[in-house]
Amino acid sequence: MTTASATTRVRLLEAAGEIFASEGFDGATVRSICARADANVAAVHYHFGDKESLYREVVDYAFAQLHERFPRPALPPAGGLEHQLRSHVEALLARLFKASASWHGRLLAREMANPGPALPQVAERYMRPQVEALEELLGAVRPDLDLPARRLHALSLIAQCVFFRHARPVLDVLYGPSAFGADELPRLSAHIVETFLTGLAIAPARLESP
Amino acid sequence: MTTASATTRVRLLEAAGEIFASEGFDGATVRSICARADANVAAVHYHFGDKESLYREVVDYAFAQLHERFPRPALPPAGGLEHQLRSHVEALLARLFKASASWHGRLLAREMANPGPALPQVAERYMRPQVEALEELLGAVRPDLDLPARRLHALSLIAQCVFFRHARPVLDVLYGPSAFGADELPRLSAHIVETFLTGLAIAPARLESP
Amino acid sequence: MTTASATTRVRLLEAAGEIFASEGFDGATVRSICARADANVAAVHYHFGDKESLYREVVDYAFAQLHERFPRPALPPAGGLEHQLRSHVEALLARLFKASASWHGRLLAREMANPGPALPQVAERYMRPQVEALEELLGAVRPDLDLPARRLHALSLIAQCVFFRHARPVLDVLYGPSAFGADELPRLSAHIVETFLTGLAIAPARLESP
Amino acid sequence: MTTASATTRVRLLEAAGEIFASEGFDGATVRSICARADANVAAVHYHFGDKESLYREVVDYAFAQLHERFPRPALPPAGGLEHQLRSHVEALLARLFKASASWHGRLLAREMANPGPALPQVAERYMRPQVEALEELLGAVRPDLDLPARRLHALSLIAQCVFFRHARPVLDVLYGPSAFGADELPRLSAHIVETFLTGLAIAPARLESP
DNA sequence: AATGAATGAGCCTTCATTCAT
DNA sequence: GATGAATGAAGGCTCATTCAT
Repeated sequence: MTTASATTRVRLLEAAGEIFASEGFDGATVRSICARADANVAAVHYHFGDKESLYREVVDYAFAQLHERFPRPALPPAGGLEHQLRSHVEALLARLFKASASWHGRLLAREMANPGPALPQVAERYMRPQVEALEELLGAVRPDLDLPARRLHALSLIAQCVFFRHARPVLDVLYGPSAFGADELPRLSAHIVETFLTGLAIAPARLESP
Repeated sequence: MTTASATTRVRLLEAAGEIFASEGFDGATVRSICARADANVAAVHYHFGDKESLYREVVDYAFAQLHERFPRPALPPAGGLEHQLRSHVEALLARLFKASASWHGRLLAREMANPGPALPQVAERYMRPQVEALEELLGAVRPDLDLPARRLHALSLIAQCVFFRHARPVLDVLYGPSAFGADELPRLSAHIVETFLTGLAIAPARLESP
Repeated sequence: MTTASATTRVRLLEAAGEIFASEGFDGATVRSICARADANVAAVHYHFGDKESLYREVVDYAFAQLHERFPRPALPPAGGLEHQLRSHVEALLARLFKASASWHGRLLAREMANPGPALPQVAERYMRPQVEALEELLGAVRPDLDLPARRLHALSLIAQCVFFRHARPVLDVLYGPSAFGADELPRLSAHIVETFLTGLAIAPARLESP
Repeated sequence: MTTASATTRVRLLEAAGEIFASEGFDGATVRSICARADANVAAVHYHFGDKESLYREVVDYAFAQLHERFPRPALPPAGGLEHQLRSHVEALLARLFKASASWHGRLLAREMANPGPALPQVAERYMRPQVEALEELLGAVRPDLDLPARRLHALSLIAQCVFFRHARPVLDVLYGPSAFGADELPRLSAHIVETFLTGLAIAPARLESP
């Protein structure tokens, strides 16, 4: 694989990523991808075999890029478990919103919402690490909870983060684009974390929106 | 409108509903819809104008069917606000799971996850009533919360219910199809409600999975 | 044939006339004709059999209406043959332009330019009377010319009148819409008649555009 | 552009030319064109984009072929202006008849009679040069005429040539196919030229058909 | 390693027509 | 006498794919 071919390959992956992310698998056309990559129509067949293989490779590529660009923050060991949990949740939400600024995040979000050929990859490489990291943290905070209970809590937490990100089209229609946009991220983050910790009986109940 | 014509129209709506739900708007073809409805290709144009109009009418039809088959349960006025809230959440989750057994629910879920031509309909007729009902209930339970806070709580609640339903493809991959299936619904329901109420400082914290 | 059916028939003929005249045979659709006539889609089949039969009947109808609305002017016997010829030519040109204000004239013009199923009718009922009337007049003016020569002259005359009417789209592109429009009709008329008469050695040559 | 591809493109142009000429723009189908060109249905889209672009390119192609096959005759400078005018007219008429033996001429004629997407091309590239050449010649023969007068005479002349060619379907119906066919071309030519010159007061009036 | 040309299947839509009432 | 529903054929166009170079 010479440098020249690798370059074309990467250009195709980048172009396909952006188009798949914005148009979906069906909506994207091989021609538009090749045009954006400044490559021949036959280049996709040549480098990837067919459209679906290209898609799978794009998803792989998206992971690599995503982990490189948005590395999971190294939690400071200090600060206590509660603080670590809080940081983790905030980081999760922040990543979810920021990542969608690039096509990498948008593509994975689309794949998760609309199961396609790359679903297993997304589940294993995107979801499972998230859940397991939270499970572990919860285990340290509340050692009395067994694994199924911890898993439920972890998923509930992810559920809220994911929802406020994925349901934005609907929320925009209902409450306008600025109600739950990226600017409101701190407020969302605080709401989710506080309620969660209270629900776990970690943090004391307190009146919100003081 | 004779009985025969009404039948063809309804056959088309039913067929289109199932195919749109499983294939999506782009994936569905007018031909396959007509074939399933045992009607001519031109029938869609005759009855609905074009594919997109058909889609919008199918969404409308899905609402009508859904409300008819899964009417919102009349809450018993007795039992206290906390009990009402609990019932409401359980009903929401139950409806979400049961409705998705038919294409009606799957279609709305797909439209919500992947915004299409009928997004405004779904937002206004499906989401908003849910949120407002919960907002109202929360207002009775916790009158100290202002509207934005109540709205956040309502959305968080919906988020979890929606997530356990919509993310099932991913969860199936990760934990097997029986882990968070319909059989586990009571467990899910209890988890969500209890944590929620605790988080709201309504119910006392208690150890789960005893 | 009751009054009611006759009315529908006539409404169909009028509607079809206008649409055929502006859209052509292929461009016109049975549906649009029936819509304009405020009749059912099947009405064409019911009253005329099929689209082509309707077209032929519309052409017939156009003749009847045209002769009724634009009767050939009764030439004053007085004034001398030259004057009669001059009047005849002016009337021919005027009719050609004025008739095209209604769909009747436009339809016949279209049929003549673009031979269709009704060509024989147009030839026999529209063209032949024109030619023969001119042949007769020329025979009176120039008895020395035999029939083939008179026919050529008659056709040359008609040629010019027809051209300035039918080639208007092209002339509009070349010289603007006002150069050879209806307002310029007197100038056109004078030009054609004078040159023609001079060419026949009837009128003396003279300098134009004095 | 390999030889093979050029061949397919040209085969499409030729096939489209013949079918457009005989069926018109609406009447022609992409499928029939491709079938005649022995090419795939998608070939039209690949080479020309869509049906209308193909049509425009066919018109361009028709001009090129027409100028190549029927070049405007180089007039002998000798012989006097009257002779030049006479030659020019004869050549115009001859070209009009001969060109229409192939589809190239028929296509342009159809576009002129029935304005379509290529009308501006036809007007500018086909009509205007004809008119201007005649205007120039007339200016030399009759310097006393101003431009509007010369233009009218030029158009009258063209009108007759065009008429005897375009109205042939009607003339065939009225007087049989041999009356004004290609064999009668010399007679037509003589008639038009003589009458025209007499009408311009250039040639002396004389008795025709002696 | 890479490409421009060409393909065949399929899509949505439109139309004139016919059927049952 | 007249209609709304339904039909089958076809049309233009798009797409992922493959072939020959």
